[in-house]
Amino acid sequence: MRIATWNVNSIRQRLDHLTAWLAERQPDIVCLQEIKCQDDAFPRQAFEALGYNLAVHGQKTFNGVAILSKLKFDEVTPGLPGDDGDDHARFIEAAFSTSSGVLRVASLYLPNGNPAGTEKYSYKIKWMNRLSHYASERLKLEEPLILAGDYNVIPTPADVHNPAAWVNDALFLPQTREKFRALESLGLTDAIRAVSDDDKLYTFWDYQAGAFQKDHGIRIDHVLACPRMTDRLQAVEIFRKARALEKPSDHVPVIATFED
DNA sequence: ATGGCCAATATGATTGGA
Repeated sequence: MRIATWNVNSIRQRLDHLTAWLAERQPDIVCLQEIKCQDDAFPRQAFEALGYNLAVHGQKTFNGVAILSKLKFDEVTPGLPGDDGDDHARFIEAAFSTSSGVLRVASLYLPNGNPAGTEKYSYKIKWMNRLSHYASERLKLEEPLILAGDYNVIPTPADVHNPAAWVNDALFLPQTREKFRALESLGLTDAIRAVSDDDKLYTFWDYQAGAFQKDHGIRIDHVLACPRMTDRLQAVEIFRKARALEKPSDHVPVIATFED
């Protein structure tokens, strides 16, 4: 079972890159973020032609998440619980029947939160608290659970090229990192850190200032796994090459492979 | 040379991203 995440920064701009990558890598489940279109504008046929089922939670202009799956969806639930007034499309959960029982996978796009000290940052922190509450409820079920997406969190100094330049950034503030550790404390494992202690495992490079060429990246796209899925984790790959394509997303895909 | 980009929108300036 291979589960991927990719912030594509517009599904319509990235359609060719995404379909070529899917055809080559054939992940079973793909969590997408920043699709930046409404549900009816999502290019469904391109993915159905590759054998994927779709669950889309879109929004005009900004945000938007989706899940592609070779497995049939048993249930699809858009929206993160905990705030009925939150109209950002940043979360979608799907449930699947597998040989090892019900598997739940969520695609999430956690708020950026910049600039710090504004309502944008308080929204981020509230969103992280809601995510923790959701995760704790799901973990109580003791069923396979994967939370994958763009967390907009740099977990440690090893996950950024120049930590000093990020100390006041919403992605790296102590409170942000503390909330991320709170998720881990619930029993979720940052999959790549279960298989590697390397630095420079970046998943995002800014479009500006030649950041990719200088490898000025950050690691903010994460696959979090429950204990049972962590036991089955075999490998995690970051597809750095995707950032070198023509008209790339500023994020690259990550695939976690789990024993069937 | 210490700044350099990108996507969506009734669109050519603004907003958001990170």
